[in-house]
Amino acid sequence: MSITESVLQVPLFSHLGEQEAARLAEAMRERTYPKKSVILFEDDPGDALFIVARGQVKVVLIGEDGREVILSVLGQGDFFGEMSLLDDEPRSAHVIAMEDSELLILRREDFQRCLEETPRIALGLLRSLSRRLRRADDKIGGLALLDVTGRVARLLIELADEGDGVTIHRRITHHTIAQMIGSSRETVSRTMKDLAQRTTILIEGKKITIMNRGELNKIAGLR
Amino acid sequence: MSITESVLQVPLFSHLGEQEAARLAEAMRERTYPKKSVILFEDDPGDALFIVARGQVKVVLIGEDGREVILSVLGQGDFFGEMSLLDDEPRSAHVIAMEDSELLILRREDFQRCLEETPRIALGLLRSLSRRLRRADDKIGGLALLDVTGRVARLLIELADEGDGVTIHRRITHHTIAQMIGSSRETVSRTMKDLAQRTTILIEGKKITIMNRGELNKIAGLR
DNA sequence: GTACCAAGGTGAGCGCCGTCACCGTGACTG
DNA sequence: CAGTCACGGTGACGGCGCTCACCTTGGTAC
Repeated sequence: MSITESVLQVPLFSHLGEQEAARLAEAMRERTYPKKSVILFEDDPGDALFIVARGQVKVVLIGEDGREVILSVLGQGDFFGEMSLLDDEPRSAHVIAMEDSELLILRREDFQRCLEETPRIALGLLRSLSRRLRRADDKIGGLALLDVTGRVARLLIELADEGDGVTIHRRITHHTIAQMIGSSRETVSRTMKDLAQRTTILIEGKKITIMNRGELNKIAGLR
Repeated sequence: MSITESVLQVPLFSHLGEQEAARLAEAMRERTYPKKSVILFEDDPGDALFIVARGQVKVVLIGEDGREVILSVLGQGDFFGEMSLLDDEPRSAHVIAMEDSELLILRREDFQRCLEETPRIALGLLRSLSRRLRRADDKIGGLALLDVTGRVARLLIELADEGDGVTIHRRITHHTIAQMIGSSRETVSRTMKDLAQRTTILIEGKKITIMNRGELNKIAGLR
């Protein structure tokens, strides 16, 4: 795929005209990161915006003791690194490739220019940040108000809603789930088994199906 | 204070010219909310931006069982309600007046117009949202990685940094602290006593002083 | 095939901290 | 002044979930 095509796949840029996108694409560089490589360190000065063209990356915080919390998982068309560009503070988290990934990189000057020249992009960005903030607040609420079962339920709902709302397609390990909800692999394993026994969900190998969405919503503390 | 003056006190608008501010002020309405009154309900359609001109409000999530989590406390010059305006989703939290407060209200149309006419405001908004997102991510990290002592330490540092970095001026109850860090009043009480006994902090009546910032940073998992 | 490793299931133990209960204190009010 | 209420200190108890330890399974490399 050409860079221009990739650019147009990003929701943030999808409403740009053909030549605007081409101009943007020209300012971008492409780079490949192998699985498990670190793309950004916390506390880096932060002078570029990254767009995921192919693959999957995770945004993580790492505690003193090395424990990892996953703030979010980004796939094709998602972007990151914009925060340091906007508020001039250093990076606030690490970003690590979960698979071999291809990223587009837009440097500070070019990003600024593009913001100024195309105000619509600023509006799109505002919308994205707003949505992220919403999800972050949800996560805080989940961590503070729900037990592990509730947090697992919430995550399952979220994952299912990426698709048809019933089946979870994304291949995901218990360990990763644990890191996404602030729990441990063992507890996640036990919790999922419990949900399956109560026929709230159905586990068939790697495939998870939500059998009783009402019940799951209730467990997740959603009305 | 006139509305125009209030507008200019908001960091988001402080770089506006005199007449721009006056024009904005004209579109705003002022309203007073008594202590404990609810300004916004979760799930409201959300069609206005609110600016705190005087007083203090809290943004909270409320769980099934009625437990409250405080996402943030906003004071003079802060604003809220912008998220629903930006992404067209319903309100994501309640906002409640902690004291008798005076708010400026800017309705959707006027806000949109002001965004379009003054692109610099969009940039300021981006910066604010970015900072909020950062703080939200920090909070998630704290909840997932730290024990209650660590979370208390983090909050104390944050509160102290609002002032001189050493003394905490804001009058705040243990109950409120508990709601800010996802804990209980009793545990906060015990934790603070413990920190005081270890001479990490000094408690004199309502005044809290940080005696050993290094130690506190360490407890809070900060480098 | 065998070796190896990631993933996941499961039992045992225990510690953090939430909850309940009760009390003391200080501030405000009628 | 007594009464009320918000705030906070403290003891006792118990449960959720983290940790440790070990095993099974399945996929992949050679």
